[in-house]
Amino acid sequence: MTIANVIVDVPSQNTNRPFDYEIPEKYEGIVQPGVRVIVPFGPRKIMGYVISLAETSSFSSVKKITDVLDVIPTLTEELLDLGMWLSKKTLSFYISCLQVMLPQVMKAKYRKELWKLSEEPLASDLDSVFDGRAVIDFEDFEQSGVSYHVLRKHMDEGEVDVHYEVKSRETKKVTTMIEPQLQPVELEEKLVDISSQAKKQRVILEYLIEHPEPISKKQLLEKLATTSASLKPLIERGVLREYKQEVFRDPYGDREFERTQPFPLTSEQETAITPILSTIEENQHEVFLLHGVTGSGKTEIYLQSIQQVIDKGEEAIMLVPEIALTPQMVERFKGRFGSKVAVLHSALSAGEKYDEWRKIQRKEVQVVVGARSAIFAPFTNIGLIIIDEEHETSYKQEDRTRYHARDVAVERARTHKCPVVLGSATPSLESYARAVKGNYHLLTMGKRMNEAVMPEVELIDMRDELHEGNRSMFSRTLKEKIEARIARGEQVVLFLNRRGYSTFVMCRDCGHVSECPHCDIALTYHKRQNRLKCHYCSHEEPMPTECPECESKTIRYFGTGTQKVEEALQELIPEARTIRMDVDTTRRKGAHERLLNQFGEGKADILLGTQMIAKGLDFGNVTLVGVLAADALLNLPDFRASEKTFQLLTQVSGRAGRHEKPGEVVVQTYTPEHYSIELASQYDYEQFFNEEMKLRKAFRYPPYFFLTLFTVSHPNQLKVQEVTQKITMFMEQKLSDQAYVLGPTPSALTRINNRYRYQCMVKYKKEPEQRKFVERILHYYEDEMKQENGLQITVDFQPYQLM
DNA sequence: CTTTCCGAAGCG
DNA sequence: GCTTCGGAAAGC
Repeated sequence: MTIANVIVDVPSQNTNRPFDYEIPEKYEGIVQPGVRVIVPFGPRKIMGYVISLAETSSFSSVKKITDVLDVIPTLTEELLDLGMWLSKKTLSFYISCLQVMLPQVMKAKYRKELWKLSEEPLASDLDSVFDGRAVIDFEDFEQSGVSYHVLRKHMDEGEVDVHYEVKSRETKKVTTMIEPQLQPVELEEKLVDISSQAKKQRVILEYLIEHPEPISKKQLLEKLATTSASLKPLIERGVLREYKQEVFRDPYGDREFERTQPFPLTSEQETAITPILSTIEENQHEVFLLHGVTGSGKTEIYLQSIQQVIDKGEEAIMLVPEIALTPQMVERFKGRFGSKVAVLHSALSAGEKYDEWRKIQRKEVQVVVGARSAIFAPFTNIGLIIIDEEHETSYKQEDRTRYHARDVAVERARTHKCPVVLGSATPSLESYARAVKGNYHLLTMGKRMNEAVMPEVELIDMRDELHEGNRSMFSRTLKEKIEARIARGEQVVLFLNRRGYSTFVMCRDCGHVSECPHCDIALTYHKRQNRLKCHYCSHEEPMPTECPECESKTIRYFGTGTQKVEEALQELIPEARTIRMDVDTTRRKGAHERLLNQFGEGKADILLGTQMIAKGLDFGNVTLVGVLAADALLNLPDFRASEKTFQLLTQVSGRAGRHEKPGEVVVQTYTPEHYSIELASQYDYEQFFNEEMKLRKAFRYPPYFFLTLFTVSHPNQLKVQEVTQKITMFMEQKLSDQAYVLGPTPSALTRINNRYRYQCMVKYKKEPEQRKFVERILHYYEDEMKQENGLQITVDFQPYQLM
């Protein structure tokens, strides 16, 4: 008897271990590690992952596997191990770690139904709930008000039964195909039989004699301008055959990509790529940090390294931040590697994501380009992992399984004995510090390609503007420069850092600010619907016409949103044509691409946007970049604020003067003397690194210290304080005196959805037993956390989001 | 004595 | 996570 050890789809402490099941004879050989199965679990049926096989079980009785979902294992042995590693690293349940590696649609859906077994009407109110149907949703019963007691009686009588269904959400797209059943010569003979009235049938046959290969029904009918009515008799007479075939949704299927050839490398690129290529060749594990200024040609290095991996018959993973996964980027990869590339990002539909994933699984592609979760691509022979813009915070997952894609990349590369390339113009302090220490191999590219120089940056002190009576959000310099570009037919990119700024509503008379009744945060004004919304819960309300406090009519919205900037711009420079890019204008599928194309075609003078325009744009005609409020980020309660500001300013400046025409950057700020703004304007990463490291050391932050962040939440503020206090004291007592335990402190967002939030932060250098203590805390509060609306404690090792 | 409620145990 | 079990409290 063979036994399968199964991890069941139940994320809880008690089930965070394998359960044994017997493999029925008919599934022998098919059930192997990584295969998804359906198993009985108590009275239910649920999905599970086979993680290993065994000869025997130590349990006296085991149940049989009900069903097998895969022929090819969904998870490779490597990914099963990686899941275990992840589970230990993040203190998450093993099942959650396995699920996080797969496309959403592969998660099971469960349904509970009530089946009526007898033909006779039931002698109770339950009969009317069935209303003639044989199967109803269990929910229908629960809402009907019929008591469980009655249900029980019917079940004991054998008249009804509760049924559990496990449904897969995977949908395979199928298309109807048409194919001749006969040889072309025989088809010619059939032509004679066709009545002279059936002209369309004749056309179809003639076409298929010319093209005897299978064709999709839809295409055939479109091509010959006919309907299935004329196809039907041919199929009925056995001349043609109709069948269903699975098709892969290809999000880029209808697009042609111009194939590109490798560019000759500059000597600087040559120096950088050589060690990467040799580690690929020698199957060595090493982490490279590729520090290259914007426009130095990092992408070409990626492309040529990947080419080497493909030539060797191995596979490559390339991660890009979600926001940088622009059509331009995809185009470069598709252009070089054609159909060898799968693309995974959030703009794809669930079905498209699943199909791209299956292309990887079926070994139809050798390269995957994708956002964070693409690091789990089910390749078996990885030769290279690249993380572009490695400093981006979107590589850190901030909920449930809190992993950092960089750590996963290094772990996978270690098992596959291959290099990792971390690329950035502004590396994270963590990575650069490791490179300086020699843990990572530093590669530097300081020059832009084509002899282009970085654009000149001019800092404008907005305080001076204010003193001189300019109260608008545009400095005089910026206004003049924009006008000059428009006159010359050149283009402008305006960047507004919306984070830290939002449009809130305030009464001018009494200063009352509209706040969310469930969260301690000001409501944001949405002009389109003329409503106020909370960004942390679903609360919304109409825009008040008078102040709820003092009934004054002078209640107005304040702050700077892209919409407001657009209006102000309209007023200031009426002749400017503006395209606005923000969450509102890019929500619809493909809107992002369409707006960029319009701008690229010169249909507007100004591209105004948030974060999303900071990356990847490459338009030759852009000669001016304006940053409206450079310090917006600096005021956030986040020790990385300076780092983020420096990175963003550098990033944005890189958008100007990428080709022949020289570029210029205007940065408006209230704190031009701040080192991150000043050094960004001089493109001096090294100096910034040194300055920032001093502060990190003084305040005991990464990369000098590691962080662990506990966030406790509960509807009762006293309870939260008390629990956080206890956790703080416990950690203080258990950890060495080299660790600093801070707390309890109210979180920056003290109340979300009527739950108070407090935190405790641990700064440490080396605490090998820390995880054990954290586990003990979580175990201690296990019961209180199970209750609905009960205590919630999250632990984030190496947090990025401190709010 | 019966019904309902609730927390805890167990799921192979 | 969901179900069932069993004891305790509430209802008749």
